[in-house]
Amino acid sequence: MPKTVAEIARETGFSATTVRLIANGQAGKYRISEATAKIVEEQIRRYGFVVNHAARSLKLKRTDTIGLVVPELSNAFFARLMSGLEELCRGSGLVLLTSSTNENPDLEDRAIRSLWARGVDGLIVAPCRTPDYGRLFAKNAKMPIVAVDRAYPDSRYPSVVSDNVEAGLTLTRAVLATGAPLTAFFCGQPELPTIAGRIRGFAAACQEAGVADWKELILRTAENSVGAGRTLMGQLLERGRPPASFVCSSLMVLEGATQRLKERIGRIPPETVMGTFDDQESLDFLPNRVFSARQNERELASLAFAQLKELLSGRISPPEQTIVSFQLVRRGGARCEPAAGAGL
Amino acid sequence: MPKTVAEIARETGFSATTVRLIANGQAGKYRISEATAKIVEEQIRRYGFVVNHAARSLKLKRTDTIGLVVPELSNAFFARLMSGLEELCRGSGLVLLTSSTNENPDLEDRAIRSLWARGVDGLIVAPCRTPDYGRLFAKNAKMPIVAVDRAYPDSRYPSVVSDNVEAGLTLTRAVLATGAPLTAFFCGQPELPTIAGRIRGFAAACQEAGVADWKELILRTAENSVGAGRTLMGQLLERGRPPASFVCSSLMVLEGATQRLKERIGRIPPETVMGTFDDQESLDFLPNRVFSARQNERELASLAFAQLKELLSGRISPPEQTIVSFQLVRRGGARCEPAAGAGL
DNA sequence: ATGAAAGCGCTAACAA
DNA sequence: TTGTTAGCGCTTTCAT
Repeated sequence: MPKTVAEIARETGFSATTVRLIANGQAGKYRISEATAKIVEEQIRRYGFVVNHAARSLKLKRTDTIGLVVPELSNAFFARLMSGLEELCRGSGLVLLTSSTNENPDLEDRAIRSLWARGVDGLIVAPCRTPDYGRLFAKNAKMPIVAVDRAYPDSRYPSVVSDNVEAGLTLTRAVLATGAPLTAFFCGQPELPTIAGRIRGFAAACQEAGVADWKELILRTAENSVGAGRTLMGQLLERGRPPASFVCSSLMVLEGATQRLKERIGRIPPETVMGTFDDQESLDFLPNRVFSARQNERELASLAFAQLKELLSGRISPPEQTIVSFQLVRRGGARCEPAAGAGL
Repeated sequence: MPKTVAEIARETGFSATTVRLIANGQAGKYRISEATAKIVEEQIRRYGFVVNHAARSLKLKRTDTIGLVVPELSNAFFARLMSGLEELCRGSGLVLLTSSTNENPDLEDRAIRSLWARGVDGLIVAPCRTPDYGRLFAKNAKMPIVAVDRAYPDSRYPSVVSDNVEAGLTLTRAVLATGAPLTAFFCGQPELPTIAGRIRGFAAACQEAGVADWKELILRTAENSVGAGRTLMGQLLERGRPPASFVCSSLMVLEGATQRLKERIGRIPPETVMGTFDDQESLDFLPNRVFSARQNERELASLAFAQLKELLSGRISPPEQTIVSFQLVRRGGARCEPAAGAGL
């Protein structure tokens, strides 16, 4: 069964170039005669033909492949991001190689090296620390890289991130507007740029509402996990009564916080108002008033992808930060209102 | 900056063969002299060296790459499965190419063709219909394939799946054991082998408990989605009062079902007992007694990976079905008990 | 213990 | 309009 252009060429009696031109759909462009094209196309249709990507890459020094590096694939946010990127790649004839780093800088380095060694044409990375990957590549290699989700202050790569400050502001405002006294902001991994932004937004909303003690409201813990949420709620409960309202830096933290509430006081008081980053249908399980800030993963994916294609195309674009807005969602409540999203 | 073996060879004065042997760590095996090895290794350490995978693949007709094809990457189950596989690949020097099909057979075919054209050495697929991919490849190509999650009855590929029947049985038993009258089993995509298995388990548990009308309890809908859950709960509520207990074929269906309950009767009655497939921390948001059946994605990943490596190694292994047990988890409740998982 | 050379399948520059 | 050719960087076989 013919597979290579050489074989098809031999069988049709034409040369490899002619066959290749036709196979790649450039017959018109190079004015291959109708008759020739017909013969070759028929042969291809009957026996099939797939370009050998390895050979192609070897020649072109390009793999039509891009790499995605994320901290945690089983995190819904990154899964959706990847899903979006995968679709975009498919539309452009690219394939996506994905690695996860488990928030570990060493693993991140290794993943990036490995992807580089595999010859990916470019990289989209959600870095777990200020990214600086130059040393990972050969000296004069220049790998197009765009950062997503996390814009570290002095990063040298263009980045595409959500508007965490604005989201923190809007979310906190919504919680404050219920009139319930604000009791705490539970933060996991406060050193991440995303979380730092959310904290700034929280602070701004508090100041604007005249919440004097907002600094004391922020409880931090190194990890972002369910356990972290439990710990933080535990700390709060030791200081006094259950919170009238609180905000969480992530869904996992909220899950932990509510678990602890149940353990300590037997239930989640239904009048407690909650705010959280990361939206999920299951927030509707709660009878409480819940506000959640939902990121637009599709938008992040397409902007990051566009940015990378820009770099790939060779046009030099200066490190640039692109910002995508969140959506505020109202969840929970005694009855479900149609998820009323208000763009920011 | 030297990168290719040829360059290093030229710079050290040795031949490409010698350099390659040393670079690949086969110096001892081929008794390269200590001195030579030292010189070459030093050169490599200083200037770095990465094999060119494209060239290597071209020569070896092997890419050290495997493909994963799943219906939906943003589904937590598949995201975790992928995460596990990615880690296993990393440990074996492979890379994983992932595509999603959106439950669309055409996209599935395209994804598989594309992965094949990219030269993946093998494929792990969660098929969206009885898989038969022979026609997608060149006539005499033989692509190692293992199916995961979904074992279609007359599939010709080895498969690794969860024990859906047993899980349906155990989950339904747990719900029945609470004493609450069982009102419905909401099923999305009942034609999937996974769901069919869950239904069989449900039926068995009902029969063993003397539930005579179990056939009428099963409400089906083509889709597996939040909307499907809403529809099904809507149907049930039209027939009568809110359910004392019900089981859902997936988390999304449960989410939809509870949403509809809230809309119709203003709240989720806390005494309702629920059973669901797919476990998630957020089930603890519910004050209800909730049982969930959790799949072991890591186990599925490692068994599928092992099976594929078996095929890759050339040993012929007959189509075989490997079964992984679920874990029954107790969630929700007035207070959170330590997630008491009972293996099946 | 080390080297030379062929060839994997493709592309691009040039030739006819 | 079509054909010829030279590599891309690696592995492998055979020579030395």
